[in-house]
Order: sequence, then C-alpha cells, then structure tokens
Amino acid sequence: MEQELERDLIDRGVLVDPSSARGKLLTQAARLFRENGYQSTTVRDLASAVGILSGSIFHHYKNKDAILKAVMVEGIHHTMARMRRDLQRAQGTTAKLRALIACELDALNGDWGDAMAVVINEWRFLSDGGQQDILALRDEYERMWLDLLVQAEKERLITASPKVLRKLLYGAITWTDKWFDAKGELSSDQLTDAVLHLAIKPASDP
Amino acid sequence: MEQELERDLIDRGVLVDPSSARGKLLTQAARLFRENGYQSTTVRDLASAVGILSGSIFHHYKNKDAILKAVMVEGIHHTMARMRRDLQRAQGTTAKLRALIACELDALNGDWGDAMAVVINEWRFLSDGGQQDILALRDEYERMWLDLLVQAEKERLITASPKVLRKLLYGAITWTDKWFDAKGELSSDQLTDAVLHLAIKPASDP
Amino acid sequence: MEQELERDLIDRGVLVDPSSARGKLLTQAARLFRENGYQSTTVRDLASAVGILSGSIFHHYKNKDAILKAVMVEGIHHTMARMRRDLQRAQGTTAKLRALIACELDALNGDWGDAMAVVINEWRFLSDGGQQDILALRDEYERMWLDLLVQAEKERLITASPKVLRKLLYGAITWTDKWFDAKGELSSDQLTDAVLHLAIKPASDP
Amino acid sequence: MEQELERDLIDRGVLVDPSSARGKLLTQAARLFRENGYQSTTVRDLASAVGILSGSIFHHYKNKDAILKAVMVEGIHHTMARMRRDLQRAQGTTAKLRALIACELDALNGDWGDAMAVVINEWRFLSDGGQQDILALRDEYERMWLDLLVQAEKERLITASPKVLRKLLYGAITWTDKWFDAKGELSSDQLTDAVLHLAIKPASDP
DNA sequence: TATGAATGAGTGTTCATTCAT
DNA sequence: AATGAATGAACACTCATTCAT
Repeated sequence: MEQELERDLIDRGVLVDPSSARGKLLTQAARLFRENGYQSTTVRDLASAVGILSGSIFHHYKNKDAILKAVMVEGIHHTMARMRRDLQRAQGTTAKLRALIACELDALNGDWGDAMAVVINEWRFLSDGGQQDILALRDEYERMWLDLLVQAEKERLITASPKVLRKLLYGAITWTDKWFDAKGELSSDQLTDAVLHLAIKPASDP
Repeated sequence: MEQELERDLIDRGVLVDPSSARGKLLTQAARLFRENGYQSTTVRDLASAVGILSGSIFHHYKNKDAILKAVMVEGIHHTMARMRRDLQRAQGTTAKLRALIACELDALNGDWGDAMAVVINEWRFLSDGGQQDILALRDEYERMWLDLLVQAEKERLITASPKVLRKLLYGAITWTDKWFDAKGELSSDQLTDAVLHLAIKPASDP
Repeated sequence: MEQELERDLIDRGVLVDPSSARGKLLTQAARLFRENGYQSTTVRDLASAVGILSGSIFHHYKNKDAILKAVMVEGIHHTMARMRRDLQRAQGTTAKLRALIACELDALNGDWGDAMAVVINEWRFLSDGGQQDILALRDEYERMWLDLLVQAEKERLITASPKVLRKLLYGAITWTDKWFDAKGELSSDQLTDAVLHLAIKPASDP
Repeated sequence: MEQELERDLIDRGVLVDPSSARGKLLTQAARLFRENGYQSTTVRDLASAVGILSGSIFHHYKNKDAILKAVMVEGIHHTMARMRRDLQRAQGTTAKLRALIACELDALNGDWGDAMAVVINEWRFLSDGGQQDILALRDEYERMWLDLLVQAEKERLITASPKVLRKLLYGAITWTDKWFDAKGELSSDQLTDAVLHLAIKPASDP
C-alpha cells in the first residue's frame, strides 16, 4: 500500500528511485544526517556509506548543501503524499485531524523517517537559497493543517486559535523523535490519541 | 525581584557574575550559540564578541566544550531557581502547573533565554562527559514537573499519563522558541494559557 | 649492489618506493627530523619540502606521528637487511663483529642515515602506540647483535658481558652521528677498527 | 664530602644556592627537562613545579632559553669540580682514567644527574648564543680528558688516538643514562670497570 | 617579587571542493 | 561516472612572553 504510493511518486519523477545511485546516496545521507547531524557528517562519510570515494559525490550533487536540500524535498514530498491520501480517506473533522497527526508521527518513524527528521532538525543548516526553494513546499504542507484546524474551530472542536494550536502541536509531535520508541510500552496509536487529546478534549460522559 | 534572585545565586557561587570576564564570555557565548549554533560559532567569534583575542578564551575555559557546558549549567540553574520560587508562591495544582509553564516559556524569552535555548538545541553537541555531568541537574528539573503532573493526575485534572504529557508539553513549549515573538499579537499570558489548555480542559461554563 | 637490496625490499612491499609521493615525503621527513628534530619540524615544513600544501600531507599519513613511525620503520628495515646480508658474507666471529659495527656506522652515514639517526634521536617523541609497534622490530635487530656477542664470549674474544658490551658499543656508535665526518681525516674503515678494538683487544704481535 | 664541595661552589658564587627561589627553579627545571625534554616542558610546568605562576618565572630568568642555559652551566660546573678533585686524589694514569670515567658516570646518576643529562640530551635546543657561551666551559672540561688520554697514549695504555677514543667513550658513557639502573644487577663500580676496559685492556695473565 | 589576564603567532588537523586521469 | 591526490581556508588549541596591578 505504502509501496504503491511510492512507486507512483517515483514514476512521476517527484521522488528519486531509491535503487538508483542518487537514491542510495539520499537514503544514506538522510540516515547519517539524522544520526550525526548535517555538520558532523562529512562528505567522506556519505561517500563511504554508499561505497564510492568522496570526489565522486559531486557527480551526483553540486555540493553538500544540495544533498541536504534533496533529502528534505524527498521527505516533505513523501509525507505530503501520504497526508493527502489519508485525509481523503478519513470521514469527519476529528477523524481527519487524527489522520494528520498519525501521518506526521509516522513520518518520523516510517521508512522515510530519517528524511523528515532531517527537515525538522537540520533546517537551519540549509542555505538561504535552499530554504527559499523549500518554503513553498512547506507552505503547501502547512496549509493542509491550517485548513483543517479552521474547520475544527468552526465546529467548536478546538478552543485555541488554529495558528497557535498548529505550532504547539508541531512542537509536541516533532519532539517525539527524541523520545518515542515504537517498540516501547506506548503504542503508536496511543501516542496519536494522546496528541489528539492535546487539541480536542474527549467528550465527557454525561 | 528577578535581580534579587540572580544576585543571591551569584553570591552563593552557583552562577557566574555576568559583569566578570567569564560572565561576559558566557553571555555572548549563549547568544552566539543560540543564533548560529554551537558548531558554527568559532572560538574567534566568541573572542571577538567579548573584545579579546582567540587565545585568551582558554584562560577562562579549558576548551570550547567547557564553554558550552558552562552556558547550559547557567541556564538550568537559573530556570530551576525561578521554578522553585514560583511553584511555592502558586496555590493549587492548576495554578502551580500554569506557573511551571510560564517559567519554562519565559526561560526561553527572558534574560537567560539564550542559555536555555542552548540547553535544548545544542544538547547533542555537548561531549559525553559534559552530558553526564549535567544530566543530574536535568533530572532534578524534570522531577519538579513530574511530581506536579502526578498530583494533577490524582486530582483528575489531566487524562494523559504524566510522563507522556510532560514530553508532549516539553516539545510544544521549547518549539515556541522558533516562532513566538513576545512583541507580536499573542501575549505571553495568552501563550501560557494556550499551553495550559493542551494539558487541562478549561473549566466548562456552569 | 646496494640498489639491488633496496629494489628487492621495495618490490616485496617492505619499503616505500622513494620515487613515489609517499617516498619523497619520507625522505624529506627523515632529513628534516634529523636536522631540526621532530618537534621543531612543522607539518608545513614537511609539505613545502616536497612541494605540496600542508593539508595534503594527511592524504599520505594519518598524522605527524605516523610519519615519524614510517621513517623509523624504513630506517630499521633497511639497516637490518644490510646487517643480515653482510653477516652471512663474513667468515669468523671477529669478521662478523666488524661487519655489524660497519653496518651500524654506515647506517648513520649512507642513503638511509637520516632515517636511522631519527630512530636513535627522536625515539622518545614517538607515541606510545608507535613505540610498541616498532619494539618488535628493534628486538629482532638487537638479537642479531646479542647472538653474535654471546658467540664472541664463548670464544673468549670479549671479556665484558654481552649485554653490557652491546649497550656500551651502541652508545659509542650512535654518538658518532654527532662528530664523525666521512670526509675528514679519519676514514670509515679506521673508525670501524677503533670501535672494534673497544670490544676486542687487537691480536698482539707474535 | 659531596656537600662540602657544593657549599664551596655556592659560596664562591659559581653555583646557585638550591634553597633559594632561583635554585629551586633550576632543580625542578633540570628534572622536568630530563624527564620530558626541553621542548615538551612548558613554562607553566616549571612554574607550577615550584609553586608560582607562569608570569613570575620571568622575574628570575629572561626567558625559557636562559633557564636551559643556567641548568647546563650548573651541571657542567658541578661535574668539573668533582673531576678536578678526584683527578688530584688518584695516583697513576690508569687510576686517574678510572676516576674520570666514574665522575662522568656518576654525573648522570648523582644529585646533579638531571642537569648533566640535560647538557647531553637537550644541547641542540639551546640557542646559538647560549651554546657559544657554554662552549668555553665544555672545552675546559674536555681538555681534562684529552690531557689524560694523551698521557695514557704515551704510556702505551691505549692504542686508539686520544681524540677518537674520547668521543667513543663519551658516547658509551652518556648513553648509560638510557639504560643503566643503579639499583640493578650491575653495580656502578662494575660499570665503571666495563667502560675502563673499553679503553684499556686488562693485563693478560702471563 | 608575584599575579593573572591578555597577547598573537604558530601548531596539527579537518574537510568541502576541484580536476587531470 | 569514478578516482584520488591536491587544495587552501578554516578550525580548536598552545604557549612563551608582556604588563598593569
């Protein structure tokens, strides 16, 4: 199911084929950037992770910054594609909100979790130019959230302002990267519910 | 009032006098580490920010890592002192919870906001030894939060588990560093309330 | 003849080809270390002596210590190869002893004299790890001396204990590095005889 | 006995009083220079060894080079004084030669051994000016040896030329610093005899 | 004499990037 | 595409020396 989604994006040229040389490089870069940070990961580290020499990296990407940007673009595209699909499938505002939260949480844990973690944690190391280029993508991404929260506000599901709530939720969700362990006591579903209930209080029993 | 608190800590040797050479260095280091990140801030940057030459830095601190650690220790000590005081002043669990949230939010905006932001964002760049040393301090800090949330759970003010809720709140609060502007439309008080209501449902109108 | 010996060692990978980049670096390093000492020779000195920039040094050797170690290994290997060959050629204990003395004296004056002088004079600047690695080589080297001196003792050619005599001879021989001039009045042969007669009383006239 | 010799030299202003501040500094400098080498010993090391701060060193000596020179001057003066005395006491050329050897060996092991070891091992780190100044002292020292060896040659006690023999003996003797242990199996007396027999072969039994 | 903060040139080392092969 | 030697600017850190107090 997930693979279908990916295949489609690759075929349309949005994502890089992960079995290609560039794709392998991106996968390893995402992993290394997440594990050690962008600045602590050397071009040599990247090269040796994919089995080539450092000089060869620059046949694939102009410079290190371009690799960081490419990792981020992959991460955002992938997450957005899933969000669009899951949003459509869910019925009702609360269900849709739960879907978005689940997507964003899973984005940090699933196959493309490395890339999305890089978007969040290494953002400030992306060059100004790179940030500009990606900002449009992020705006589109955020609009999906805001539109839904505005709807939730109309339905009086939430009390805080959509903009503020979104940012608080974003912080809470992205920080899970630092502490949540999918194999621990707390399940992904329980975590999703916990986050959902930050925004929406469960209907009290009468 | 705030200054009294600080003066006391300085006199007791917990904090460095900010008017001393070491103090000035720490203040500037906190600012630069926050603005540009630990790794992107060079020792020469630090030196020129306090008007000395790079070699002189090492008369005050053994190495760059020691400066990072000192900044963090300052930040945590300062925040903890305020938390202890405000916790005592507040009456009732809800008020105490609001006090902790306010402290943590202010910790990122007040005079020592730079240092506290460094604790959060540059943690992984601190050497293993440094992390060990500070961990005890952080534990003490987190215990204040957990004890209060456990109490809130007993009083059925919160529904999520204290541990999970603390981490979600921590993420939401620390992320404000990236978007909240004290001079913007949203006041500090309003932000504090918004965070409080992530944890506690506002009392319903009778 | 000497060149054959060298060529063989290079082909077997024991020695570095002196016409390669690494080899040139080693030759110059040996010379500079001998002339100015290890600590007084900067990496920049080494680089400029072979016509590259300082950063490029580290493509060939991990660090400065590795260069020192490599110089020493070259020196010892070269000297040992000559000692083995000349020992085999000489007939009789006295002739063999003279051969060893000549080898050790020449080791400080010939093409690889710089490297051997570095072994003697810069030993204490080699890292502990490096010393460990080379110690095995030195042991092998010293065993050749000791075995011969033990034989000489059996034949009553020498009176002092082999161990003590070896050390006294070692000091006398290596110190020639500081005063002996091959182009001076005293010839190499005469010097060799002088050292030989420290150990062995010249045959009395009948 | 030894102390009388020292006291006399101190009173005549040749040596520095070891109980004075300068004297303590020199004693510690000799020890540190011997143990770690001149270049590896920092001015801070010297200062902390005598319990002062680094800046204060320069009230006693103009610079680090002056300390090295002072250590060497002490060492040579002390050794020469002993050599003069013991030479006078000994009767006969062989006895005198044995006395000189004993003096030079003891110079490396006795109270002033550190200083004399520094003369030998750190010589090349002394500035050119410093070397010039000390050379006269060393010449005087060496003349005592040469005069005696010339006499020994006349008496046909030795076969090698006095100049060459002196240098070979110097090498053999100074190298003992690296291996001889006064508490080991070999006694000082035995070592002295061993060195003596490098120069003079014991009369063979008829 | 002693202090200790400051100097400033210098050290070994790193690393993204280039380029002839 | 890939190599790998070379670049060169930058880095954290060292240390003999100075000097106002």
